[in-house]
Amino acid sequence: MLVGMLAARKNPKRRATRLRDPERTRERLLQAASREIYRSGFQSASLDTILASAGVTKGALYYHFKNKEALGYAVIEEVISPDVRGTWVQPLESVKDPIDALISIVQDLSVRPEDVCGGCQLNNLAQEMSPLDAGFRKRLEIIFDAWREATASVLREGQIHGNVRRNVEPADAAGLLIAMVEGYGSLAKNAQDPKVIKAGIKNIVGWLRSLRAPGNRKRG
Amino acid sequence: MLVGMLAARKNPKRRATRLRDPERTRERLLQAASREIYRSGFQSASLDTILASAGVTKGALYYHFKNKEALGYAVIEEVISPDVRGTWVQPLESVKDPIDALISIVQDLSVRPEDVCGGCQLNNLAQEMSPLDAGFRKRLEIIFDAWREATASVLREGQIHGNVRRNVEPADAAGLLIAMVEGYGSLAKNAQDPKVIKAGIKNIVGWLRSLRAPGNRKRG
DNA sequence: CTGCCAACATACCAACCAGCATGTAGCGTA
DNA sequence: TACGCTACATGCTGGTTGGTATGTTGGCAG
Repeated sequence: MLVGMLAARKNPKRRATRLRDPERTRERLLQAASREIYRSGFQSASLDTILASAGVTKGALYYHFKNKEALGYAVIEEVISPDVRGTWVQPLESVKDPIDALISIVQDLSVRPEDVCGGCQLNNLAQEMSPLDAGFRKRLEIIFDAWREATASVLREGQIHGNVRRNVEPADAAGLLIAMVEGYGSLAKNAQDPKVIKAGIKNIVGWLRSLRAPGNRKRG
Repeated sequence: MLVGMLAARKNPKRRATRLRDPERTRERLLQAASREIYRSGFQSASLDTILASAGVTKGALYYHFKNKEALGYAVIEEVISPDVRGTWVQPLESVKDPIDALISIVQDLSVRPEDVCGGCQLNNLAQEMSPLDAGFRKRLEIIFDAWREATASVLREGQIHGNVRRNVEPADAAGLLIAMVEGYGSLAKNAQDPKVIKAGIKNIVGWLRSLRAPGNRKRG
């Protein structure tokens, strides 16, 4: 301690004077953590890499978060959850035709070429951490449940208004849709070929059309 | 070096005299590596843990494999690939009704309660390593391709024999089936609830039945 | 102008990591 | 019985990890 002081005095190297904006610092940390977790997984994303990517020092990190685990939890709740909500839940609120709405969402998944779909980040983290850490699992399950419930709900409403076939079980169909999206996301990520996700979207859309109530088909 | 020699002579601790069966040692390493990679991912699976699980020392590991990466590659080629082949390729060879055969395979996926399905190990590794390491990606893609091709092939034959609807594209359907299986595997792994995989199997089977050619429906 | 505290910055640490250098036991061979 | 080589066993190391202890500064209250 004394040595450190003396050294600091002897060699007054320029200190990194930073933002002094705690909210912004926290947000930068979350975004950087999200990026690095997406790149290499939670366990393999090193704090030093995250900090470098965020342009933030370790002291700032541990001022805002108790530890790496807490940072991961915050990424789920404050980055991934809003993203899934924005992609899959909010667009379904107060729509006329649920099938059309779902098709529209699915087709929009291809616009982001690199990160095949935001849902994949959810899937990545779930695959990696759910068996290892109950805290991750619970938080991720909440997102999955919201996704499934929003989809099932809109399908139920569609059944009431006669847009959706009565013999589909909304909860089952919602689960199947999510499984398809996640599954194709995996395949596309592995193939690293946008053609895979395009083909997947085509197939998912075809399946979604098959849910439409007879006499309610739009085209063809 | 000299110190080590002297110490060894001074304190002749019992040396671990092991198998002396190189094939078996190698196999134990592969199995242990497969287990640990399944548990915590390739990057986070430490060699020491793998070695402890295998009951093998580090010298033996580095005698049989150049490095950790090579061990991972070997797990793909000598553990995962045969597993997928045994589950999804061989059962499809010379079957009468492809739909029945696929349904049978899918329904058998539920018998293993803990590790939801062997395909998930494939999916896990693909999700984790494909974006990071081309060697992993290529080897995993070979497995995916074989899986998809075997499925597509059996569907094509089914179309010739009139068991499968002519308006399904075998390659597309095969891809969709794989996506469904992997997707439900993900959901089940995250939910950690066998009910999820049961529901998934039910839905996949329902979809498979929809591929059957008209006039060829078995029951109902 | 001064104290004080939030918001960091820096230096450091023990634990762990993959990998390597070196030693050696057992078995086949002559 | 001696030799040699395969198949390991063991000890070590430099680098990295998450985490902490302590120093420092901008800005605001008084």
